[in-house]
Amino acid sequence: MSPVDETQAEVMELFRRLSLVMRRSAVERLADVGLTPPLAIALHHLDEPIAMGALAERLSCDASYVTGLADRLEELGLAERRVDPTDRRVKQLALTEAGLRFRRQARERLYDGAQMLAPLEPDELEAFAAALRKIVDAAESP
Amino acid sequence: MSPVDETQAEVMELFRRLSLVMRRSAVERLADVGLTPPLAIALHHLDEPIAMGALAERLSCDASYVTGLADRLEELGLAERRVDPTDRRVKQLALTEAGLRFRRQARERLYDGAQMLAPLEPDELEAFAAALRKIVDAAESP
DNA sequence: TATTGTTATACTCTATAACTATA
DNA sequence: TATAGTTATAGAGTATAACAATA
Repeated sequence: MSPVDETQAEVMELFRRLSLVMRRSAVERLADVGLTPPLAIALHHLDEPIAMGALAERLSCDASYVTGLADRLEELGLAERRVDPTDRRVKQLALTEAGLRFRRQARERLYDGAQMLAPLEPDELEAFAAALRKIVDAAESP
Repeated sequence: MSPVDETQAEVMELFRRLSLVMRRSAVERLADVGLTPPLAIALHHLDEPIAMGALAERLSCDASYVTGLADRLEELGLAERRVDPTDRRVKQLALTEAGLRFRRQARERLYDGAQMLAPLEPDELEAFAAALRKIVDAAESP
């Protein structure tokens, strides 16, 4: 077990705190429009019709969980399943008209926490984004 | 509703992805020693005996949740409640001997995800930490 | 037989509201 | 009456395993 550098440990704790406040902010703002964060995130990734399995991968969660998300989006009238004619096992999840109209609003609320990034100067924000990209790329590549 | 800057939105999404992989990494590593992330985090904040309410504040969660955490830490023999002699409503939660011994190990596993920060050069890590501090300070100050 | 999605289920995280004991 | 902690409970997030339909 390699020891944890002090700055790294501090970063982890800061990260945890920031996650908490961001999640709370999103939950609160989204509740106004009847969404939970995972639903808003799914909506956000629904640029184009996408197969359930592919969506699971984009969200990096299990396919069985996506079933539930799709159910709720359908109940809300925001998306619909369409059987793929070329492979009838596959279902494409697609935005409805209402979903399309709703998406921008949901996105603003989902990313409400982004205002917390305002204390950073533009160049600091860019450096922060670059660092995150570097970390996430390394973490997600096998 | 102020519009969300593109870089900010990207940061939010990167943040989400990083949270996911970090949590999974911690869950997996902590399972080996029979802890969940919140338990390990509580342990980590148990430097000194601390009143239940104060711990809730440090973890920024509800007091009723801390009751459950303390229950489990006691069951595991890692911490114990001590009635405060100066105010018998208050209970100080304190590490046991076993808890003290266990703490370092739990911390290494909790912060296992810190290895994901390794792609950053030392000065990049420092800048990243500085940006996080700035953001968190602003977000948590009233 | 392998793959896509679904069902059933279970566990963790977390908060709210009502309650008990003490102050 | 106000405060510290607890109980009961409920909802959100998420995964695993078994299953149905299709390939």
